[in-house]
Amino acid sequence: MRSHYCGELRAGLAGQTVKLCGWVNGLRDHGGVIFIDLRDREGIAQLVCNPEQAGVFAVAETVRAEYVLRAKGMLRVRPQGTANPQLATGEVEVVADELEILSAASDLPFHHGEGAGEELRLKYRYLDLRRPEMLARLRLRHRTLAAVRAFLNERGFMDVETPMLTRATPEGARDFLSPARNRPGRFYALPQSPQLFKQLLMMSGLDRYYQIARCFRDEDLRADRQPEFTQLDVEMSFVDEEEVTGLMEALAREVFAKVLGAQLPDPFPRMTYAQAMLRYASDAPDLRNPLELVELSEALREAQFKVFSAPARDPGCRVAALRIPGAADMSRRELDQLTEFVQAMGARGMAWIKAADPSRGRDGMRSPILKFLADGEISSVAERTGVAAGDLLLFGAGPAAIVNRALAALRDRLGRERNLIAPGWAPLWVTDFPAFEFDENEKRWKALHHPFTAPGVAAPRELLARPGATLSRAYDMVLNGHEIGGGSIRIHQREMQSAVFELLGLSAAEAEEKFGFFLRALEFGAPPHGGIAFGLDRWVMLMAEAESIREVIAFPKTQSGACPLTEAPAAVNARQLRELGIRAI
RNA sequence: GGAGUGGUAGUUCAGAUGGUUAGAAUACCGGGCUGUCAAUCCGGUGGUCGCGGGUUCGAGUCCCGUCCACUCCGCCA
Repeated sequence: MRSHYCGELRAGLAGQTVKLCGWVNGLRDHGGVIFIDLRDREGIAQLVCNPEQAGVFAVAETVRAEYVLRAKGMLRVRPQGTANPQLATGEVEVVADELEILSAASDLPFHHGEGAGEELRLKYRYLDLRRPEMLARLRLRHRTLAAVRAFLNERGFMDVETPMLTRATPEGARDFLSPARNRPGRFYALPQSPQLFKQLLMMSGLDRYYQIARCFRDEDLRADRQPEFTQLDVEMSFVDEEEVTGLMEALAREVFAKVLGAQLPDPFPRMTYAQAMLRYASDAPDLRNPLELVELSEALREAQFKVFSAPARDPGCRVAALRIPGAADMSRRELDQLTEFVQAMGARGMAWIKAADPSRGRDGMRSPILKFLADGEISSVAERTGVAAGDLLLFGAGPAAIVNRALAALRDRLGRERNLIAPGWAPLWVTDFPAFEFDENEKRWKALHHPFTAPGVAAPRELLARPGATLSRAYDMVLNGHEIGGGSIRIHQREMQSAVFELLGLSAAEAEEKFGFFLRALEFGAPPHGGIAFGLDRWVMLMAEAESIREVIAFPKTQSGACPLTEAPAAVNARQLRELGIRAI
């Protein structure tokens, strides 16, 4: 049916008879000659339809945008002066001697280049994906996955599939459930990740496993979060942190080099969780952004100003500042907008100081809060922040979680708005996470990573004695401010695993009921092992420089979890429910 | 669950302060045109202003509610 892709035609092929198939990208009807731009996966070719070929011309006159055509004709170099340098095939054209409409197209809901809204694009995703920009994104994704597979295959990793119908887990995100027809009242859960299965594969002696696995979490969506997403899941036996992170950053370097021709640093910088929170108020800092926080709790402990001194003395709180170079000319209106911005994130307010000439101390600055601060405190703040003439200082004071949230958001926003973000790639490892966090609402300990992460202590007794002080053997890979992967060395001893369950508030009976199969597996010879899981959608989104992961997923869901194309989720009929033994309430 | 932004021809958008017949571009339809590639020229069709209620002599515009989309917070072991 076809001899070439449209996009392959070049002057070197001139003189050949070619057969093309594709979609009508556009057409120009001059009355006496009709040009048709025919598009396929590889590009666009120009068909020339002359009235001398009466049959061809008659068909061409009826053709409309996005019709599917088959054409045959002689490929020739275009007449002098009519080449189109903007087209890869612009030096040549096909003089059609056969033209057939394989499929007509109705008027389109939107046209290429019109910049349709996202909801419409999703409803007619097959039209959206015809656009070269979208096709290029899918191709980038394919090449990334191919490069990942090649790297891991070469290094002895085995691709193993794990179940999509499995059991719900008590910890973690909300599960998607699927009723079990054969066991009325029971449910499968779709996997949040293949975590337990890949650990079981290590106990099976697989040694090195990977899988490009679909995962499901029923939580609210974000620009970089979908209810179903794709993980690159990796697990290795007889390894420590250095071996896993070393190999995985080599993987990232190879993929970026192969797919983008980009060079990532060797080795990646490393930062502890404590450092990341102190300097960037985030466990996934964007190191392209030069702004850094300055901790001021120590400097302001004795201040008369209670807004600062009270949190400065409270261990669960912090006082910190962000120095914005050259921003002292920011208007009152802009500062008010920033204040509203942090208030939306729970902050009480946002103190600021504009520095005209810091060398003159109090007299060289402007701020509503200066009158509450002693000269020594002002100079201490100036010294610690390194504030210079023309700079603006923004303060956060209060519960650490809120201050961190607000200052991290300010840092991101101002970095972007003031064009401070350096171009390029800034990967890093964040390590030494706390293993557990006390949840004040539920009054219980929660695993920061997951309950199978090995704590950095040798004995269960040490863990139970000081859970809040225990670090985990976890590591996150961060790229340009996004967590793109996270993993850990796992627990491979039953006693430690039981101790973690106990700490998390699972009784021995509950642990047996929910995880008995896994605890048993730990009793029959479990190798030390560890691994990592990457969010491939995020990875590709960053590589594609796209604004959301929806742009690199063929058929994504909207923020409410709906698919505008299929209109899923949809109602089911009463019979289906009856068979499954369930009823909608 | 919360905060914000948006919803007006098929599409992308404009419609200060409430005022008569809601506009533009593009698409679409008809016609002209033999070298275009955002073809071009002439003419034409096209609107429950997201939905429901309210205020008003009068609502695309103001108020209340609601739905949808997007961004963010919570949530995401």
